[in-house]
Amino acid sequence: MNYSTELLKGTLKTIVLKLLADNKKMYGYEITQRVKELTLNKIQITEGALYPTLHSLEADGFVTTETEFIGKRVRKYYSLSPTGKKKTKEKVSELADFMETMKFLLDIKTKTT
Amino acid sequence: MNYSTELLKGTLKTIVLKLLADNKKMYGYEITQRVKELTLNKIQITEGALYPTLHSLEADGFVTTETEFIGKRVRKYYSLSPTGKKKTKEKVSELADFMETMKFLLDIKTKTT
DNA sequence: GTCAAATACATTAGTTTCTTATGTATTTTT
DNA sequence: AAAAATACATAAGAAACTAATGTATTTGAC
Repeated sequence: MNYSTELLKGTLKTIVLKLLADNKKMYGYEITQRVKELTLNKIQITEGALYPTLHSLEADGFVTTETEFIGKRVRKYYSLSPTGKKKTKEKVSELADFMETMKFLLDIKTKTT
Repeated sequence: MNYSTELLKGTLKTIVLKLLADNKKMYGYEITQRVKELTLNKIQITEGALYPTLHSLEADGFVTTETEFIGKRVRKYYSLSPTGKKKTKEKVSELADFMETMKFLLDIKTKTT
């Protein structure tokens, strides 16, 4: 199964920020794989979506980067800046609130965790 | 407060379908007002978003319309077709599943209802 | 009674945020 | 040795909005 892709729109940035908040530093390819395994293949982040997102987060000052070489291959690690940490909290709580609102609106009973 | 608008993307069609499922028939303006009051002004559906959505649902055969005159003013009612009812179930359960996945991914503890 | 706000439809230009495709190169697995 | 996986990146095009604009009627406040 795979969600109709419109659903993911608007949530990608939040997902990435949250992962970085939990993992200190991650590189792009790692993020795609992590999301894939965490969601049991339900959410597949494409590279065409991820890299521009990471670049935009960097341009906005929410993440900093450090490049590492694994053999001859480059690996670009991303970490949250202080502003990024603040932004993450905002985005995550906004999304949580939005999901509550949607749940109410759609009268969806979610499993209690 | 108001959600950053990207969040709404992809959920509008589902919201509209679900409202129609619960209310048998509604007209456009009514939908915008209902969503506004149900969500305490958090979700504001713009007319520029709603009308094209309704037209597209009609073009896809998910809703049928009947026009009514209130004085001289026209009012266009939308109702779910049988296909539309089926589609609604699909979209609502897809969104519910997506929200579960997101909740897990973001480790968001939602209030138990 | 008149004027603003609300009701009710609609379209269009522009923006954002994706997908799909393509490209390059290295490393690991079969 | 070849295929698959790892790892970056960009670019064209599509989808789904927003914001702006337009038209017209009805209601409510003063």
